[in-house]
Amino acid sequence: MANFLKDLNEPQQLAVKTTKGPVMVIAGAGSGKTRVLTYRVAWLLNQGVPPFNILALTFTNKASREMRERIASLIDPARAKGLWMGTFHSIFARILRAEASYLDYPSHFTIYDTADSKRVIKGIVKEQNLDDKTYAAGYVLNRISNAKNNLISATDYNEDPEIQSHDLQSRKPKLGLIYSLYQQKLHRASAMDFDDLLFNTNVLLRDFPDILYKYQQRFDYILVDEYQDTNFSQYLIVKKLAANNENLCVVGDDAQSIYAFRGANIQNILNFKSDYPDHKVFKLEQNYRSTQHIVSAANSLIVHNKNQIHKTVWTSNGAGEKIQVMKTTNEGEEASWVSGRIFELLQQHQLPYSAFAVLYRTNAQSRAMEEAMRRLNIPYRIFGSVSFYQRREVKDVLSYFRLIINPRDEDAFLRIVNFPARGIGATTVDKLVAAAGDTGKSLWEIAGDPSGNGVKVNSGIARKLAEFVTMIKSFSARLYKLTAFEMGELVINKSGIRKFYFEDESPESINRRENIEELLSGLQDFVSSPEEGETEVPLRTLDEFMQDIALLTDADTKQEKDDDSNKVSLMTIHAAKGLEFPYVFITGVEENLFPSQLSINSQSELEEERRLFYVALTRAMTRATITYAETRFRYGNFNFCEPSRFIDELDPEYIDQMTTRLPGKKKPAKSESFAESRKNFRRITEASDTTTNKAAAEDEDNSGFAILEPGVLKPGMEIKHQRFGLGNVVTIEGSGQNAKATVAFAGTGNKQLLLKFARLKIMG
DNA sequence: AAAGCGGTACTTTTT
DNA sequence: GTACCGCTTT
Repeated sequence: MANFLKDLNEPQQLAVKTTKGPVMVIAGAGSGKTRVLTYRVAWLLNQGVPPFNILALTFTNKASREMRERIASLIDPARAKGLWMGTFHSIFARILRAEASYLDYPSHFTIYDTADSKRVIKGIVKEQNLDDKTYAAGYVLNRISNAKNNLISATDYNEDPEIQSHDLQSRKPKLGLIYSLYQQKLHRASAMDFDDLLFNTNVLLRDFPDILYKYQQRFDYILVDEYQDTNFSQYLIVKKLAANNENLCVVGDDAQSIYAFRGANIQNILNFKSDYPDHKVFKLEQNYRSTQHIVSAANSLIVHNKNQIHKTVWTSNGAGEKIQVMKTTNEGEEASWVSGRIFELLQQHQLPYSAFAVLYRTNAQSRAMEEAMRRLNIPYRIFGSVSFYQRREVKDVLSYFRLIINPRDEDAFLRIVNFPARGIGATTVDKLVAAAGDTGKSLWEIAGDPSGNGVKVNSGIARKLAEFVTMIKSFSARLYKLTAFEMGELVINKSGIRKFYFEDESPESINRRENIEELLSGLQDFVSSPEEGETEVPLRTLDEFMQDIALLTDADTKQEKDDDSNKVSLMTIHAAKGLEFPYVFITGVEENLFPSQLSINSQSELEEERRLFYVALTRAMTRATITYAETRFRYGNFNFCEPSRFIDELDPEYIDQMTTRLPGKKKPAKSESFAESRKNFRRITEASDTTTNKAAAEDEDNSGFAILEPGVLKPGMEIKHQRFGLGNVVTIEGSGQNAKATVAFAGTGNKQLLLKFARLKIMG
């Protein structure tokens, strides 16, 4: 066993062997973080710690699967059986199912994903006759999610004067009410959303000391991956579970915290030292991934952040090539240049397509890249498309499954009660919903006995409702007698879904059909693959299948399928976290795009953007290339762009600036700093406008239009808009980034313009 | 119930 | 620009 420690450098070894007491491992990019985690678990097992006493928490299914596989390759897999290893959500969902009765939930509660939650919120907003723009589902869910991640219950929310005055000020006083109703609905539906899994775990550990004690005893050793991404709710769970002996090992890199916008609290890692005074810190500073130039450039960038743990990432790899910076005229050229460059490098160095990644800040940027790739016949894989389980037809089928398992699941009920159409229209459903609200019963109960619950329907509708209820009951009766696959077949055939999707031959229908087939084949796989360690396959039910997939995302399923495929990867930087590629292109590195427009007013958000850029750079092993465009077509407008401040922040020593040679102009001397070239920027772009910018050539009078600084525009001003012409500003609403102006245009009447987008010229 | 329209919103998104 | 939602139309 001492043997495998030879694969580790000194700090790594210490991080593995120091098993007692709190340990924080600060793992710089590419420093072998996963290696430490896996070796530490293997080490513990080799020391004789029973696997069921070890809890290892990750953020993604992928990370936990990888860890599992790598542990299996280090030691006898049978000995790893029983490890509590998985994502925060899956581990605590498992515990919640076991202890559900304490929280007045059945153990087969349904887990609502974001889309389900939004539907519930929409329903509430509608029922309460609230404005669905003021209370946009996404925004409301965000607020609720934030509250839950900070362990603020609906009651707390409504009683907190600060929150209340905030909501009042933002003219959304009903948020608290929606939160309360939302929780009521979820509970009535025996459902929890993602945040509830953590929130309710906290409730469980807070209100039931016996249970807390039980799990404290069970988990002698706790490991947390990506600690910088934990939110308060997760932080507290870990703290409580570890309180007994504090054999806690957290691993992370504050410089790679890029999920604050989702509630991750970077303070958790920054405060570890004060939270656990007896802690030890090990810093993994040797980077095994990248060249010196890449490491140094990344370091020179990240020092601009104030809020961080000091570390010196270094590498013994070769100097390598400098970071290339390329300016292009617009996003189309940027894309062609990148794909052309990939083509070149590929042939020069005999590389596979999979050696390349193109990263961008926003998904919308992928389009231009895709087109360019297609033109050159470069195979690519694009990450971040609509998740398989999110597709409508799949959700429809899954809703049947959900209702069969948990008839109280209202969202599932509403989704399928009239799908495929069976004559139970909106009017009837509204009546059922109203009755459910009045009686506090579930839709399912009401539907089973409409007249008994004060719902008046004619005999035809009553019959149809009865048929629906009978059908679902007949499915439920077989839930534990048939395999998941057999149930799936049964449901699809008997519900009319097969008929509905398999009737016509339109490409869309064919696509849907394929997705349903795909789901069925997933069920087939599920029932025929044994759990680890099992030799015989027991009856795998639909119930088990649903528990399995509730917390699965697309990244998990699709990855496996074309893992070996040789393609260029196109993805957002967020999606690239944890990955590495020999050649990385970071595109659209422009002010207002990267850093994002929405972040530039806030120091902390700007630092997060900088960390994001740090993550992007450190994905590269051999060479990183940065590109930016002078103009970019966004939201139907041409925007002039400036190179990102992040380019300026990189130490010029590690940079090789490539520029387009404008007609009649020499390539600027290499010594010209970016700050200088930025000063000259306007002049240069204006010069190039006439020759290279098509839109500028076509559009005679587009000079002087600009996105105005917040606060400049005042009611009464006369302005000109490129499309709408002359108009008078009526009112300004909101402030800063959200400022909205109502403008009375001569031709088109009143328009609401978001000032962060609208390009205006002030006339008088 | 599907198709067709018009209005609107628009970062990132491990679960 | 375009995707998406919700409403109206057929």
